Amino acid sequence: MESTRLAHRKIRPLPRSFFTRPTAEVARDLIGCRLWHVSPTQGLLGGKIVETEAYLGTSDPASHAHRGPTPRAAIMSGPVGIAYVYLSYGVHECFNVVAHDGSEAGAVLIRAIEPLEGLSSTDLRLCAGPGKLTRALGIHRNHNGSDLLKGPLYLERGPNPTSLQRSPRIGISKAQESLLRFFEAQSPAVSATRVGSPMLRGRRVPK
DNA sequence: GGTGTGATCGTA
DNA sequence: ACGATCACACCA
Repeated sequence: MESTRLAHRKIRPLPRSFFTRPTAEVARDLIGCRLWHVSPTQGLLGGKIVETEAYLGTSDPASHAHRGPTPRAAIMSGPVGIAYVYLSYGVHECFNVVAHDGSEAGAVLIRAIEPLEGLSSTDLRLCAGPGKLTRALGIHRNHNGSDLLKGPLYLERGPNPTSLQRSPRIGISKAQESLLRFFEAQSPAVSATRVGSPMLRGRRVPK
């Protein structure tokens, strides 16, 4: 089968040095790269990255690393090229890669991919959103801490994006001045219009 | 098109 | 008590 042949292709992971740079640069350069999961049960699953966000260190109020190296966020100030997977809203797993220049903490959230291998190319919407792509690829918080140079999750360089754009990040209530979201404007997988629920803007209604 | 809300749980 | 979310209801 097609996917079987591709599963034996040699994946060449991005080198450690790719992630040893300012987090926003890494977020920008990850657009167009491939995210692979060599799944023990599903085989090779992967897609082209079309949307990312950079989260920085203590200077970034929206970052988990904002309050220093808490048990959860400590991974963001550790070695780069490591997966940081956390549970959001008690429901969704979100996949990040640790990336910083060594002087501070940082990670890049992958927000959308276009299906390439092992995924239905007709169901673009299943990969459009940080909680949805992890479900599609079988990424779980068990993968937290795994090395993206050793697998089973990998990042690999792809063709350069055709139309790279940047914008404020989505779904956060602070630090809206920064343009730390990167996306390929042509891609139908990018979440274009929906920019967060009122719940996230502090308008929660008491019961 | 836009706006409002519930589900659900680890973290601080 | 919150969310780096999503789906669906409702109103226009």
